[in-house]
Amino acid sequence: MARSPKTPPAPPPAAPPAGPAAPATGAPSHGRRATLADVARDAGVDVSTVSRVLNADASVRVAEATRERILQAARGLGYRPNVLARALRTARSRTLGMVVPQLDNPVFALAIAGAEKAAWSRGHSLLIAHEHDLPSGESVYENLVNANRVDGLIVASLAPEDALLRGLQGCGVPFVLINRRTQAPCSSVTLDGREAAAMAVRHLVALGHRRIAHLAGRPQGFNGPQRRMGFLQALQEAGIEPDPTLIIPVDYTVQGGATGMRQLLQGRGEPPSAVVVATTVAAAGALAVLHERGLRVPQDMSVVGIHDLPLAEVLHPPLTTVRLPTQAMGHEAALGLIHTLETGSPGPDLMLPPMELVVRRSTAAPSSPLPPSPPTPPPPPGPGQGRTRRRAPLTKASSRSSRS
Amino acid sequence: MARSPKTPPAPPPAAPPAGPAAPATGAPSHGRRATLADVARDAGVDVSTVSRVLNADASVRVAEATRERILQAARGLGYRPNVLARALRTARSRTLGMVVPQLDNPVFALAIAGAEKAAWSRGHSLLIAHEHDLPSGESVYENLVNANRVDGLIVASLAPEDALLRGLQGCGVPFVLINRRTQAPCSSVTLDGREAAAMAVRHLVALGHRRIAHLAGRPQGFNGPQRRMGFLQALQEAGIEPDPTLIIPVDYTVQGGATGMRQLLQGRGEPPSAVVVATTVAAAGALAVLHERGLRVPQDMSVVGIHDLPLAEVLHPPLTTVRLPTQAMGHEAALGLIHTLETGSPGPDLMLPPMELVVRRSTAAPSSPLPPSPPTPPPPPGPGQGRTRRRAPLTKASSRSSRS
DNA sequence: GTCACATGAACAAACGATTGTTCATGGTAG
DNA sequence: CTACCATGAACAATCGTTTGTTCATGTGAC
Repeated sequence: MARSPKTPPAPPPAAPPAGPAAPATGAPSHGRRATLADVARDAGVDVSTVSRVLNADASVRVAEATRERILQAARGLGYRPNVLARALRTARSRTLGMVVPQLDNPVFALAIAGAEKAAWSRGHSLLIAHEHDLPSGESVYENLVNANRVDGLIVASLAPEDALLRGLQGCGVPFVLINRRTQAPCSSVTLDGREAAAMAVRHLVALGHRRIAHLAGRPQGFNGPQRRMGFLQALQEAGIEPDPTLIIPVDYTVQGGATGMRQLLQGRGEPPSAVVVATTVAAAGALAVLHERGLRVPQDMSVVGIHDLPLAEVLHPPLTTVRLPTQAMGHEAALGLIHTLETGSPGPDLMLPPMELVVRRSTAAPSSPLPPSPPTPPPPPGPGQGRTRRRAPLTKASSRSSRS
Repeated sequence: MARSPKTPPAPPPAAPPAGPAAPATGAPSHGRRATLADVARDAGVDVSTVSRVLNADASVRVAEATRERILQAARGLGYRPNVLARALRTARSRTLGMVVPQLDNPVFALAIAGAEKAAWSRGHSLLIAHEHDLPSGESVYENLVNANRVDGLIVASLAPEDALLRGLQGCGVPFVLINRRTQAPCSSVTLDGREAAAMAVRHLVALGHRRIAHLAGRPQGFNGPQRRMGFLQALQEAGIEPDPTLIIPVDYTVQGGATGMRQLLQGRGEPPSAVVVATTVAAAGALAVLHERGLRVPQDMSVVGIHDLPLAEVLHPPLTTVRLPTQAMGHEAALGLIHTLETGSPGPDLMLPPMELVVRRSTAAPSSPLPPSPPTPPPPPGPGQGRTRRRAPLTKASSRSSRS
């Protein structure tokens, strides 16, 4: 089958658009980028045909020879579609917006890393913004969406639920909340803090602890109450009566953890032999106070943190933690959102279980009243205590690079 | 002055495009977003006029009444320009691409935060990607640029210089390197690690230390040698003969710091009384080894880290550090890049000085051989030792939130 | 020898903006 | 009274795609 009779593929006019001829490397690094029209000219066909061939449009019939010519021309010119033009035409940018309250928080950094990976793997990009008010008075969400930049949103926000949902729904694009669930039904991907706290307690109970305290999160948030529930539930499973004076709400900060621990230590009554701290960062503050007071960890008090951040292993002593799939949270949110965009199906509603209990050096059997670990009312065999693994200090695998 | 005689602003045809009439709130959250054409129709003028008015195009004359009508119509419709269309037409996306080797590294997280802020403040967005190879075999840079997504790049990369520069130059857009300088002249924004290391040494010398070690960065990188130079220079200023066996190259990781410290401790000869560690993360590893060996900090060894990360204050003891303007690095890179894009002027070439020495609890006068701090050869008064400030442990201001 | 039809590819209209150019108008100068 | 000009706004092309429609061609059936 010969070439199209219409426009025999004349030698490209003079020289490729601008500058010296494209280097033989294939990608013409110079001058204008090649467009569909360039490919069409080189292949001697219409742009529409090129478009259909390159997009493997099934609904079109094209002669094998023509297809070949087009593919070759595209390769030769190093053609890359202009996503802007495509997005304009199709009204889909293949870009996800991700909004977080703080960029330098390791939890969100990990979630971003996960989402970024998922997005790229599905041919999408991720536009990142941190939650702040714009001079115009509109929210970051609205700005992202109104400017036609993003097809959907992944949102981590600390804003009050009603305002947040109203704002997001007003945007008119699908969205997935992460790290938080709402009263109203709404797509979300969260971490199972209930189970995480329960795993921490079960670990301590297995070591023989009976007086276990909890530095809990904000009562008005999502994760705080969740973890508190798990704490109480595991205590109950073990037949231990919870002591309300041992549950102290703290901020998720170093300072918060420190304040909480001070409060705990000055409480009257028998001091706890172990404590479950709602976050690793707060646990760092708690540890600092314990050192200040000359108390030894784990001999005088065992400490477990929730969220296994790199921080955990450089604390003194290295902190036993429950590892949560933070990166997977971002990953799942992005995959789910893309799925929604492609199929119109409702967004994901996931609560990811803890990955494992990472035993380091901050937990041990209580030293004083109880014998090492003989059958106090043995914890019900039921849910078990999840996967557990003991870590050598400073192993290669667990260290985290931080070039600078 | 009456309205244009041509098309008297007839009542909008039937109803605004789709759905129930736009709610009185101003922003029609329903149906199609308003376009220039919608505004033009409502105002009874041509789209080109609307465009010029809304963009405050100086080269055009428009009657005051018309301008008013247009602005009102735009407000009434909640018009927001479609950035995709604008980018396509103007060939400028007002978007910066930022590429980092790791998203979950606090140094890069801070740089991103700074760049994000700067970009938004100048009406640009930031598209973030981490450095990884695409299935197509092209680099992330090329992908970002070729798809016409970004006008310029901010790049933090560990790749070899020649390949990196070749790749970037091939992209054909302006770029700024951060956290690294190159042999070849090239726009960059870096941190002055030389001065930072020198400040650390001066602090130790002022405390009376004479045998000072250095856990240095990779000899083949940029920051490692830089900091090593500063270390040697400050030693020389103080009239101290450097001991090569006290300079040990380490990885910028917890593990690296630990290994380096072990090596340092098993060295023959008089042990150092203080050490300057090239990064805070490596310092964390070094501290852990000191604990392991039963050495006390700062009594047996003073430790200073470079880069003041949140991590520094939760270490045991809280780590004295030199604070570097990491966030400013991202900020300056973005501002500089935007300036380049707008004016065509060459990109920034900045080396940002350290902000301050943050004295915490990991440094003190040497306990054994020397008297507390009386005039050993006093450090030359010259450059001084920079701003210095002593931190109370766990102050509110210095704690870092980590909600989760 | 037509007619219908499948095939392969061109035509053309969007998408929503920007921007160079043209055109009608009314006032003023000659 | 005509010519000219400044003014104010419309016209129209364009950016690079996608996608619905139309068109030319050659083949097979009748």
